[in-house]
Amino acid sequence: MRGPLARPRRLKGRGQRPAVMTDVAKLAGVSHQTVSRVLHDSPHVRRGTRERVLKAIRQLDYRPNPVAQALVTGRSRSLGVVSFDTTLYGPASTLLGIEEAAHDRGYAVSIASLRSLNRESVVSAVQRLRDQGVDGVVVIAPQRAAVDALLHLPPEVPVVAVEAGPDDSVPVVAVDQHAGAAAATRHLLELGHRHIWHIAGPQDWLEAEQRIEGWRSALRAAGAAEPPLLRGDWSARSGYDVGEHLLAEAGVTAVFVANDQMALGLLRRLHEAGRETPGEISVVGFDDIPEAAYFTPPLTTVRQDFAEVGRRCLHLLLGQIESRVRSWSRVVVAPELVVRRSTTAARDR
Amino acid sequence: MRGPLARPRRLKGRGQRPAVMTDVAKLAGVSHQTVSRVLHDSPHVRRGTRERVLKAIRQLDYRPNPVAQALVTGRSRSLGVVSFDTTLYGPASTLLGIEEAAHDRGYAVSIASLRSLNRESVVSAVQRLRDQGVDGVVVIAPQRAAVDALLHLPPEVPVVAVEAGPDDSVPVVAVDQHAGAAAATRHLLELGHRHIWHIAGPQDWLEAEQRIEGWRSALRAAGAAEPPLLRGDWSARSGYDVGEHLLAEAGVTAVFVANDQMALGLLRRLHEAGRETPGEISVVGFDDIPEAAYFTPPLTTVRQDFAEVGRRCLHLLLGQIESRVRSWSRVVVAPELVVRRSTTAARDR
DNA sequence: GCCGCGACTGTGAGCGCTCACATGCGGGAA
DNA sequence: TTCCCGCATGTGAGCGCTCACAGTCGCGGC
Repeated sequence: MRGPLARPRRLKGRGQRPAVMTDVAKLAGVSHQTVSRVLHDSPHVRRGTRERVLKAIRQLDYRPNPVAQALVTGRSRSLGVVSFDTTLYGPASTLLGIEEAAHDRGYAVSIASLRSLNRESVVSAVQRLRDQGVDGVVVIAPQRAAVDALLHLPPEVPVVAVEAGPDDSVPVVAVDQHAGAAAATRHLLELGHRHIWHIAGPQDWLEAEQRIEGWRSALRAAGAAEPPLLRGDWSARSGYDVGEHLLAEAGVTAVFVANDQMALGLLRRLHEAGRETPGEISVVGFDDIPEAAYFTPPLTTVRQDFAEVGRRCLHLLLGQIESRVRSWSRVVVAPELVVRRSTTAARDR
Repeated sequence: MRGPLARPRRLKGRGQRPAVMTDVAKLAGVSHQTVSRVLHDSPHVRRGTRERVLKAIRQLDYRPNPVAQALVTGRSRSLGVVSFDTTLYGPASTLLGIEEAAHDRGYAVSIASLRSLNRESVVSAVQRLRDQGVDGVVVIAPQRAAVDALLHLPPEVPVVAVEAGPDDSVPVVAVDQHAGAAAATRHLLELGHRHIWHIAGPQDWLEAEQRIEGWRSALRAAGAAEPPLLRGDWSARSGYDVGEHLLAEAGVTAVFVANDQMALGLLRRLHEAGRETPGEISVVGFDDIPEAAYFTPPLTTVRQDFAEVGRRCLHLLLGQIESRVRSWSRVVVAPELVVRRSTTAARDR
């Protein structure tokens, strides 16, 4: 009975409103609760009953209404991702990794892109996602400015930071930049190079700083000298420009560049100057963007497993959501040195 | 009164469950309905009442529960975006454009990335988003394989295709590839070049085909001869490889390349062969990726306004959602030729 | 002085589901 | 036979909101 307040049901498609749980129950001759039990694989349903219900579900093309489920359970099974510039390879890949992992775990992913990088915009993006009803949030914002925004978040929102976060209070998943940079540097040292130069990324990027540290510590461990630090801004252009300095230096045989784009710029500059790569100068990049294998020469670089980062994020986030506590942790994903043709043994000199 | 069935409320944060509408009502001394009216800017609320309610809202930090709203209205104010490879510049930018436009209109955006491109995967991605409760879906999948999947979608789901779709039944928003390609070709013709070569993208991409058509029609309109068509696969590598063919041809002075990456590859090949750009050969790209301005030489290319595409998509989609009808239309966004230094007037020969 | 009407506010049902609990039924132990 | 217990199923409340409708109040017109 629908009572005097019954309002005409919204018509959908060809006047067929989608089936709801009670429709299925009626057709299968059971209660709505039994339908729910079948849907949730409860063991307390007789096989025959289960089959009748499943048949009715198929017959009516019934799909549980996620909104109603969310209302009653208080869980929307959706996650938010706040990201800075999804046009860049790193963030885009991480987003992809998160999305795939979330999909496998039955979670939806909502995005909120940041137009500018400051505390307020990060906080408000997270708030926006919260207001949409997400169960938790992943923040991909590897810059200092964004990091401290995370400290200003209400403590009850489950959150995970990618690549960088405050040193406590917010769980972080990151590729081990330090290890990656050290491996790249060691690779060059092992090839017999004495002076390993480094072209770093911008100062406000934590990844840039960590790669510098990795490079330094490998150098120290080998007792090698530390050439002056060079800075780029991640762009190919800046790699090209910095190459200018390098050409002016005598005896440069090996350069570790903080990302593949800058390495590309450097490669071009060297080529234009008639310096052979790797013959005269070996170059190592970082990221392993898809094009890296097609550079001339194919670039030796450090691969980051973004899919793994996504999976780890999800694991941490779901843990928080389920336990309702935000416990700090730092999960590190190992990078992998991919040796291609831009590096070779130092010539005897 | 909560009755014998009262279950302990989930505790949140510091034991404070978030305020709900009746909490606000109680504090303001009004009914929940009045609170709702204030929230929706109903005119029939006395100023004093409105202010008391607003104060209570602030005091309790009340935020309407979007899930409950969605349940009763049947609208979730969320949209889905199905995309192929968000790691590519085009799709990533379009996604960004859609997200920003959606944000401005108060909609959330959920993503579903395609791992493979075929009819089933597109259909199931759309279904997945629907099952999450989105109000409508945008499909960014500019390949033939994906396009016909759209025809197999239930007719009641509001959907918009980006770049390419069936010729009817599904609304499409696209950059005018034909016009962009024609403009690029005309630019070269106007510089006095006689033979304008074209390096196209892969056959199954509709954008590639449309750019070919634009190139052809500009050639025809000018009464210019049509050199043999060359094919790449969008990668810099393929541009480099195709450059090989071009070098073998005599009298090549102008090339229109179907995207910037391939143009980059071509530029390098030409440089390696000692052919000056633009001195001997002018090159035009397509897309205007951020790096294009930093190529050597800076690349003349065709810019696509992805933010505008996103806005148009949203407009079309919201129209469908509100009117409940899927009426076909094709919205075209004009591209813009960006002249930089990779093109110059033909030398007299 | 009464009616009517507009402005404002309240009441309760119901969206589609899950949760806690009640109930019915059959079989083995007492 | 009686009782109890556990399996299978049903019942009804309630999640937080919006919608339709039902008041209530004050004021102008007859």
